[in-house]
Amino acid sequence: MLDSVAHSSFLPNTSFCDPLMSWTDLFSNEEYYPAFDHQTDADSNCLKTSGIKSQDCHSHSRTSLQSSHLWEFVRDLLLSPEENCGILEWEDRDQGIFRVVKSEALAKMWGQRKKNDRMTYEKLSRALRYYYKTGILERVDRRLVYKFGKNAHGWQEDKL
DNA sequence: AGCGAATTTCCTGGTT
DNA sequence: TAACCAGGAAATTCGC
Repeated sequence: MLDSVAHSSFLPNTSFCDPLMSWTDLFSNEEYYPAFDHQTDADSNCLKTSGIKSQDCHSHSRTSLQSSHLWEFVRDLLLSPEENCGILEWEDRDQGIFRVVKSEALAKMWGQRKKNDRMTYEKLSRALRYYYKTGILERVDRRLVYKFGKNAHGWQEDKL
């Protein structure tokens, strides 16, 4: 269960989900999520220079939030300030500690990824808590704060 | 068709 | 009080 990152290795253009399609491309594809109310926080206005400076706008190839697993989705969002919209924020980049700034928006985004409009942060966080026992995440006793564990990979700055 | 992993859903109870 | 956190239990989804 650690090999799920068979990323953009070799995937013919015949797949329904183009692995190289960026999240924004996927999103602008509207027909994907018709019932999307545009009233909550960070929805589609991801153009608002998103608080983040131009610092680490490293356009790494991990632009596609196609990860099948929740933790990878979170990781990739954390690594993509362009798509992040300030939903997630690093607390300690080196230690892999991060905070969910906009819980509702995160749940909505995850719901979009899974095509589930009933997703909520309550349910998403339950899934995150299951990661504690597998070492994907480690517990941090601060509200909305999590930390990548020994079995999480691909989040470290010097390994990008 | 059957299984297992990864959630998803629901819930009770405690905390901030 | 609202928003979180802890986990147990059970249902669901999906790939193999």
